[in-house]
Amino acid sequence: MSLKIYNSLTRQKEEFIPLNKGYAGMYVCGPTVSGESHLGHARPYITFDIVYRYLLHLGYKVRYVRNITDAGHFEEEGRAAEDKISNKAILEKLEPMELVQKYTNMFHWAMKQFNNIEPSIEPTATGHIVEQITMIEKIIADGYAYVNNGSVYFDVHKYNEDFSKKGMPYGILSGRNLEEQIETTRELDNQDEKRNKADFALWKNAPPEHIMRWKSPWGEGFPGWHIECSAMATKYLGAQFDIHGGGMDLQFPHHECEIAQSNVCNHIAPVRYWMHNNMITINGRKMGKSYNNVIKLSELFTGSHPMLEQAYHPMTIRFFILQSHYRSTLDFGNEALQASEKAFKRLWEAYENLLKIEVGNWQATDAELDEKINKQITEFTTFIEDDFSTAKVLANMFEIVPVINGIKNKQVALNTISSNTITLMQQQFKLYIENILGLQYEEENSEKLSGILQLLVDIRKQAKAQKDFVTSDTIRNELLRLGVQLKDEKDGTVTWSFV
RNA sequence: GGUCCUGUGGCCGAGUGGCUAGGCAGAGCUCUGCAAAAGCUUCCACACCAGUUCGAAUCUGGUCGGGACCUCCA
Repeated sequence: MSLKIYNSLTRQKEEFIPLNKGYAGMYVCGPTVSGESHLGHARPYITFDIVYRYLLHLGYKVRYVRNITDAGHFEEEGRAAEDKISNKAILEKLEPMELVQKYTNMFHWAMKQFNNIEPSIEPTATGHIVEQITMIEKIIADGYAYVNNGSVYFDVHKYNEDFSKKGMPYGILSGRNLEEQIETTRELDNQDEKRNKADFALWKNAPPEHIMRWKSPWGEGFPGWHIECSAMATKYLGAQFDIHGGGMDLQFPHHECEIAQSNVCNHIAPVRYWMHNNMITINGRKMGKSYNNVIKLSELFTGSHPMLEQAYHPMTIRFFILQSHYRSTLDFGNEALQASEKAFKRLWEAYENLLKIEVGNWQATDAELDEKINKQITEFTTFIEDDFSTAKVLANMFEIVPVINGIKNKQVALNTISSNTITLMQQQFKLYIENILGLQYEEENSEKLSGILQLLVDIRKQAKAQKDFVTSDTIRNELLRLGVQLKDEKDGTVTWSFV
């Protein structure tokens, strides 16, 4: 078997063959830390976490680079405006790094909640101004950029002309034709510093009130939107690297510009496999600031948003995202999230029960079922290698869940399937659920709490024995109200889980 | 307007031309003091119209609907 990845550039699934045997380089566009992350942001980071985890599982030495965009326009309610007028005290001024720190911390916190593995390198744009300036100088030297009034712009037309001949026209990734674009945007002629509408900024001259500014050969200013990714990807992954990921909405112009910049500087197409995740929608519409339909992650985790019927655990979100394919849109809804919540709980409990089965050595009495389960488990790999079809992996797991629960409740005889199959199930469920899909479930379990619960369970048991159902039901119902669900097992024991 | 994607049962979603994905919700049954949990069974589907094909949710054309990008955007 081999890993197949859908390459946005070629628009087809391709076998993943790394540039350097045994090594994989992956760059994913990270967050702009000028605000809090929302549900939509969760998708790429969870999606590429799966990619990262799977590459690691395959034994690759992976360098996963995910940037933090901390340069640009920064403002926070109330403070940005103040900043321009009042320069009296340092503390009154908006300190950009303060915001950057705040939202970076929040981002990291959210990533941890989702159980995403930290990238190998998390470079910041402000930490790589020198590299960006060097890259811009190269582009100018090669004649693909021009300086105007302290700003530098990339000459898209010249690039397109020259690189079309090399089979890499501007628009190759997003499937756009530069000529057509000009047709459609002719009316809005360029009244600014750009020679052409399609040109994009590599460096921008900072107006006096702009807080973040750096010295450059062209005067004080700040880097353009696209150059940071090219500079940092080149620095840490090389002129050409394996995988570049990001949201579909970044395909144009961001990734298109990256390709152009890197092509000019490094004389090679920067990325071998472009991966783009689709959007999370809300009522069928992309979640985004401009649509005013954003649900922030902190709101999601606490349920503090008018559109939320309840709080949702980060793992519920992760599970929700994994239940769809990353290249499909995924529609948010309370009903859908509640479904994911229950489904995940069901899967996890079955998984725990599976691990508890003690394996000996026996043959299957139901060879057909045994074979079916073996096939379904083998397919975990088939599916994940087919462009990371996590939804199908989960579907197969759910097909097996009734068998596990059946064994646990003695509704299915243990030797229905062979001991070898059970061992395989235990190994593969653990591998996929925990390592590859990155799901986890931490129970609030202290000795003290278990002791108290066990006491209640015992009292209830006594009450039941005396047919004092008022007492026993009170214990059961009140515990449920507090979020503890008691389960009367077949063999008379009582277990509990937190809901 | 241009480019592209998409339309699956109450909801979310997989779907490689033939073999009912899966989850949640609903119904019935088993178990239970009653429940819950669990198991078993079950209802509900491929926007519409034509075409290709022995056979189409899956391919082609058209109609209608939804969306993304074209400006910062995950």
